[in-house]
Amino acid sequence: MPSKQPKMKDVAALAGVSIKTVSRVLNNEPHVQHALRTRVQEAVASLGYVPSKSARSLRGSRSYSINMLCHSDLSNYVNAIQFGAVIACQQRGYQLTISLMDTVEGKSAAQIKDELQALTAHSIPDGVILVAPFADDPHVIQAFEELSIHVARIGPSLEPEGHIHIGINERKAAFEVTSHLVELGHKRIGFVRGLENQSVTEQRFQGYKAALLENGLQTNPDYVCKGEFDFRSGARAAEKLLELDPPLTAIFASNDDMAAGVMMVANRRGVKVPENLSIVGFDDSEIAENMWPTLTTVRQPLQQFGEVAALKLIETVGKPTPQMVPPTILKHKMIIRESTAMLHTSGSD
Amino acid sequence: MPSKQPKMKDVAALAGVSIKTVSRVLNNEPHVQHALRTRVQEAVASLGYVPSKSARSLRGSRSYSINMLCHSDLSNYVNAIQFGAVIACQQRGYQLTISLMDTVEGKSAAQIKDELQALTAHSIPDGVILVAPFADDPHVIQAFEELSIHVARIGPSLEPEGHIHIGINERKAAFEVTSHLVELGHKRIGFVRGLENQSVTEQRFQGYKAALLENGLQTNPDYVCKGEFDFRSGARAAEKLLELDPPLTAIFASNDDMAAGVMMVANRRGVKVPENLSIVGFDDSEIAENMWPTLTTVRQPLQQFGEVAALKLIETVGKPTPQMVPPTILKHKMIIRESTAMLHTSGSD
DNA sequence: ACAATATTTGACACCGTTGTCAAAATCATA
DNA sequence: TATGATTTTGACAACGGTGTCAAATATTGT
Repeated sequence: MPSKQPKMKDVAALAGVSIKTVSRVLNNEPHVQHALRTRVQEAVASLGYVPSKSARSLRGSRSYSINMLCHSDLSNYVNAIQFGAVIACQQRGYQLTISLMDTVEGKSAAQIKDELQALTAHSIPDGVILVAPFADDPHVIQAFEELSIHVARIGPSLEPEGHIHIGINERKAAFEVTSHLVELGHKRIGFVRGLENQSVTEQRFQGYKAALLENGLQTNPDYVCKGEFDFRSGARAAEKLLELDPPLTAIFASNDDMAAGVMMVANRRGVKVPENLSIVGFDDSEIAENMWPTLTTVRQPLQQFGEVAALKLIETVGKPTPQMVPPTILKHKMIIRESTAMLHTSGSD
Repeated sequence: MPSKQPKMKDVAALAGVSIKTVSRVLNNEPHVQHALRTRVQEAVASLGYVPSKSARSLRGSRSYSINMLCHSDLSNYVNAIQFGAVIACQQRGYQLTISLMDTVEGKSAAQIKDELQALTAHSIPDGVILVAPFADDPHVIQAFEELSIHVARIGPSLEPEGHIHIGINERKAAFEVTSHLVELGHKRIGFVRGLENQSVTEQRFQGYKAALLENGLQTNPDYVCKGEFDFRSGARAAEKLLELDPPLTAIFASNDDMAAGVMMVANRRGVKVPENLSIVGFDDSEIAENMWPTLTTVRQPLQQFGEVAALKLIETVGKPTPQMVPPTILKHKMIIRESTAMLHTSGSD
């Protein structure tokens, strides 16, 4: 016979106080004597009482839920962020909900707003986590602003903006990993770009260019290929890049999935990695260790992105429209594995 | 100036009916004249009214949310199911929430129940979707039963059970893919098992054994390796299996990730796939196409699993404790790609 | 045409919390 | 000690819907 879910009433009765006092204790409100507070907390614990989210959000101004807006492309990038977000939410008594939206391409600002409103109307979240490809979409951000729903954007930016945003210094990370290749003696270094609607694409490219420039190397447009952040486009890019003559000695693919594509093509063509070709990726997703040779890459603290995003949103609940706020820049880390090696100084290169 | 969220009151006023009538229309209750029903629906549409989840679930008996219980191991298996679940939920005006629980190993039934109760107490979902590794855990299932929360289990079973469950005929699928290898002339076929706490592991193994038996082949214990459903364990298994003499000509890894590990080791050892070794996986996850050669495998309708699970749960809301119900068996499909080929009849094998 | 019945509709209480506000208790000051 | 200021506490309404039940209306049978 399972005992019924206790209500606030029951806690109040047990502690010998009014319902409202229990509410005060639960919400960490001031104006409660220390002794009473303790008594209430004991009662709560002994009954295993948990307040009802529905009642709270109906009456109060918060919903105790954070929403993560996802695109239909599943990826372990998003997956890892979501994981961090759930953890943070769970710790704070929040719920993480998932919503899906098709790509925004070709939709008007009004249309986007309507869609997002419909998605959130029945249960307005206390905040929304935006990841690629929405994190860079001004319409989406603006829509939530108009709906006065707080937003945490996961994506690159070093400037203060009107909402929470979290990322790493993409440009610097790309700079470092490119420099690593240069230090290994590489001079003809290819680059595979990502999706053009995501600002990381340009940022990583800037880092690549800057590192070359710094070392007195030219950026050769022939060395740069488009890509779409997936395995296939990485493979396609490699097909082109490995045709070049004189041959490239290294390729920087701007994420791991594409790097895996490059690696596959290299293997298939008999180009030895890392002896004849060094490859680096970006993200340090699971796949980086699950290929052979294992992939040198840049680790992004994806899970932490999700955690911080959720936490900051929860902290901001009830606060007025967010002012200009500096981005939270987390630490990245270059992970050197087997796919990069010192260039064979074969001849006069 | 954004117009306020309309309330039921507003709809009622516009349609010239009572609040209760609006409620009736919204919940598809009987006893509303057709004319009125239409008028209300028009009013709802014109105001863009969406009922509040909090209010509904506070007063009513459903929460309009489905929870998916996940383990901390991210995988695209779970990811794909989640995707399907979100779609189904979104269509029906439901929310999908995500919860995380550590592994249940070594926890008592009571402890598990407490944890799950704490997880769901503040917002009791109308149903929970259980995937590996919880889908096969009797304690978890029992806990939800005691909490009278409906459960949809995604995992293999051909027998009626006391809750919704969805899967493919794992044994048959494994049988088919093994038979495919046999038809290609293979006789020495290795097998890599999965995690032992998931019942698919045994089911797939049974299918493998049955196919061998059917074709008059012996199951050789030396050909069978343990595995953990991840790349690394697949690689480890391959290291052992490829040592055998006479050498195996085919390996069936019981999921794609492990197959990828096998493939990597084969590549590294210079064993040509499929010329000298055929490899098959299971799942048809993204990685199956992202390796070289591409992987022959069995496609599971993962997204559909999620969709069906969510839908069935939503349909069952309010119904009494679920009776014995037959499993929903969805269609699998063998996907033949490049990693399998006719055995070279080199000599007298 | 009228009673008996079935159908449609609405008034109102209620779900479990939080916000408002006034009462009670405590403290500081004269 | 009386008075005012301050802190602590609780009574009560309210959030936005749904469930109950009785009233109003339509339908049927005689």
